[in-house]
Amino acid sequence: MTSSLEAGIHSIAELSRGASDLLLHSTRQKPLAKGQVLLPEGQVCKTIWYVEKGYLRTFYNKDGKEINTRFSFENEFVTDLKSLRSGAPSAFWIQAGEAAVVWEFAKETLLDLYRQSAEIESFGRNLLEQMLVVQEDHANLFRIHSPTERYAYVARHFPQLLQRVSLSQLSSYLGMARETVSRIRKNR
Amino acid sequence: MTSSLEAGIHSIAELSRGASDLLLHSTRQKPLAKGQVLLPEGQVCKTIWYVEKGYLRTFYNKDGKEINTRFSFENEFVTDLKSLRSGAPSAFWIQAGEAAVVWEFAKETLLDLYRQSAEIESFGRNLLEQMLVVQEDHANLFRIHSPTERYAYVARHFPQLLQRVSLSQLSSYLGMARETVSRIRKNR
DNA sequence: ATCAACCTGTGACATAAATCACAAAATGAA
DNA sequence: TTCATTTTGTGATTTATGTCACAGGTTGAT
Repeated sequence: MTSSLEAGIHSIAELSRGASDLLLHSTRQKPLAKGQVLLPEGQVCKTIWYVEKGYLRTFYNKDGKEINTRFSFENEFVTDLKSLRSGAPSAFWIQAGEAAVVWEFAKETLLDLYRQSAEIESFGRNLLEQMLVVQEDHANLFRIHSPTERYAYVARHFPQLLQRVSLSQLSSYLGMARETVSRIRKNR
Repeated sequence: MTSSLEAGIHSIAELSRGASDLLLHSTRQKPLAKGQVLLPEGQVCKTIWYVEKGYLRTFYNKDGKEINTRFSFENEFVTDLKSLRSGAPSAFWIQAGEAAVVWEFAKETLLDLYRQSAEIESFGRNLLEQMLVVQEDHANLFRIHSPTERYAYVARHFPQLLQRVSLSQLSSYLGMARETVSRIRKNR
């Protein structure tokens, strides 16, 4: 029972045995083939996923091109918070970038648990705060740095991203042309 | 008692009279002179502010230049969430951009209230979610749009920003040179 | 093993925005 | 009102990055 998920939950908030069990029993594991879609654009997001293995790719379509906004690797939680919260159709796709295993948390189930357990509501709050910080960092990545600096930043702070994600996919994530990434990579 | 603050709180979450009063009594009003600093870089952020009048400017120092990351106008909540949450020194300054009136919520007081009232914890969660969405939108502004497009986006969605914030301050917010903003402005 | 489909590297060229320099306009203090 | 200070506008020039075009490489299916 010392699962990756349990560790992931405890990295967000300290929970009592009881609260922890409530959460663990509200979720189920789901294996994913590479390319399998968890959330298509236009669908209302009703789930939070925890990545146990592989990675998920979040992207949207701009003029027919896929723009990646996030890669979620092992032990990360991911959702489309805006859609989840507002009930509006999602502007994003979420898809497995590799063969993957995720745990699914249904929004409605979580809301029920919040009502049952203050501890779990506190967990929910911590999870959101953490997502906020991740997002803030990523916003600043674009605000602060030029394309070349962004590559260096990611190489320094998220090296596995460069190893597991293809150059083309990376380029839209970094907000620059494929060719520019290729040239930056050459000069190192 | 139908204060701006009360309306601001209710725009985040529906609260019972009791919970609402608890929150309202945990805060105090603070008038600010133009330029007055609420949070200096390096200090741990322990407060969430609600802007009743005027606006607050959030910025950091990059190589001696001030880079604005946010302008918070009437009826908005603002803090440095990363510092608030982690207790790490803030990388940002928060300062009054005009003569202003704010309401201060001390972190410790809020945490006490969370323990006392599930409703207020729920309010806290909603507030964070809303901050997350605002941040996500702003991240996308940089990811999706070129400098020229960013100006157009802000003109369309946050017109008061162009009216109340000086061109120089705006330029760092939009991530472009002062001269570029001036030229864009000419061509409209 | 072969072949098609996709991914990556690289040159030539175009272009938006940055930088530099300075003039004009606006603001604010005495 | 006047003068100093700050902000904004604008031309000339430079530079980073994008776009286009195409040649190798890689990968995966049959």
